[in-house]
Amino acid sequence: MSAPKPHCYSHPHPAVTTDIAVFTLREDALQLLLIRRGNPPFAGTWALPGGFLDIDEDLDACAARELAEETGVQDVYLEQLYTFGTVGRDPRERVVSVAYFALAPAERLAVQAGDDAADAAWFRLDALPALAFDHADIIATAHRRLLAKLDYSTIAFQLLPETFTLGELQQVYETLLDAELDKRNFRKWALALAQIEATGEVRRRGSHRPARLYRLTDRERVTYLR
Amino acid sequence: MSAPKPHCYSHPHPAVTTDIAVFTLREDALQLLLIRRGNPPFAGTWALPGGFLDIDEDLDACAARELAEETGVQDVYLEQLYTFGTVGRDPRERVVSVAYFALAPAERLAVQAGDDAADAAWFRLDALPALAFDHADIIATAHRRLLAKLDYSTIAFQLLPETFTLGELQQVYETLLDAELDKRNFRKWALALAQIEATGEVRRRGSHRPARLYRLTDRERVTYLR
DNA sequence: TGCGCTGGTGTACCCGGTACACTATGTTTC
DNA sequence: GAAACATAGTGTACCGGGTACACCAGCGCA
Repeated sequence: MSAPKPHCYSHPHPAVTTDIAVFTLREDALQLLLIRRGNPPFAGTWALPGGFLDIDEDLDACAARELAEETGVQDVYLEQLYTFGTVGRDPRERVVSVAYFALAPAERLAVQAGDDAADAAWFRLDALPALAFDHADIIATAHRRLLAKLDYSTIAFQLLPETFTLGELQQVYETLLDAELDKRNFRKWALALAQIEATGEVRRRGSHRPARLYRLTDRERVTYLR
Repeated sequence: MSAPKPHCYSHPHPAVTTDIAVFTLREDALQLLLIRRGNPPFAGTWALPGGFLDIDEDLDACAARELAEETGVQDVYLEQLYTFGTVGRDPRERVVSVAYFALAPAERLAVQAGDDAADAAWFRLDALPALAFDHADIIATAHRRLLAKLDYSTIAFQLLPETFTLGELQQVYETLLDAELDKRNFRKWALALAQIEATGEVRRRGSHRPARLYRLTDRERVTYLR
């Protein structure tokens, strides 16, 4: 590796990073993907995956790349969340972080630590470890956004695999809202959305009546309700 | 002024700016504050007010400062919008811009060009001039956000002075939504919000019955409905 | 065959949103 | 001072979406 040559500017530039809050549902709980930092600052502390923006890379691409490099996670629903830039949020230098949040069904997520990450693991949102930087703030903001979007978008479908049963869909909402929902009302609502259609297949699992499978009509799109 | 000394980093850093989309209501129309750029690139072209983040300055402070420096506008409702960072959006160097949007009653806005701005002026949103950089995208995003927030927040009150009549409030909504609203239904809705209270004063203006004045109960706060 | 488990279905009520028209009270004019 | 004018201010009926609520269906297994 050649010696790094310095990059100079007439006025000081902050560093720009992206950080990604990836949510999934595992073990009937909302969980978040964290990495254990391998390098200072906060070496050994859990943190959101993320890292420095390449100079010729778009923000969205940076988020996707850092997520893949550090955790092995790819092809998830990724959406810009908010930009955190408080002076002093990184002890090394001025860092402005463009935060993203991501959703994916647990099935699609083959997590493996890579790169700067000493480890990568899932944590229940209600049992997070101590976090590096201002990542607790970022996570709180991401969680708030996720809950708000439940109301007026089909974002929750991103937590399910391609085909799913109405029971599974209801479980997603119940877990996210931390509330029990009436089965009949939920099914009426879900079918009235006109966002899902029966595949014609059924899933038999366990000693009971098989469940019809559904898929999104508008594949892989988050649409806005009302 | 001493010769600028260079600031050097081991890897290239993008520049970070803020850009601010300030909306107000003037002449019964939604208007946007633009400056005419005094320097290249895009010298002479209209653009959003904004500029480079100081290295020891928070993002919100940067937005407020740049707005005041370039247009004289202060003490407005300011909210982070979205971060635009596409490669090539600025021909000089890589620039990541944290966009804000702002709202204020026309009365409070004494606009005067300053600094890098050759001129500052209001434009109707439906008659914008050609714009520098990707500022047309930023404005479209800001406008979308503003309309979306009408539904579920009291953000529109930021376009009114401290006291106002229900007729004025209705005009705000009618202008923003570009639709006529039923007076009785609107008043029922507005009063049921429990966000405003009568001051006890009236305003007499024109040859007709005077209108009761109202103010926000929760002074200067944007609250979320539902 | 009967028990356990999840899948699947309909009806009544309530409340918020909407459609809709007239009276009240001030100023101006003749 | 009477009439014209302009905006302020008010109530009721209907509709639709959201909510509460209980039973039968079909599969596996003991």
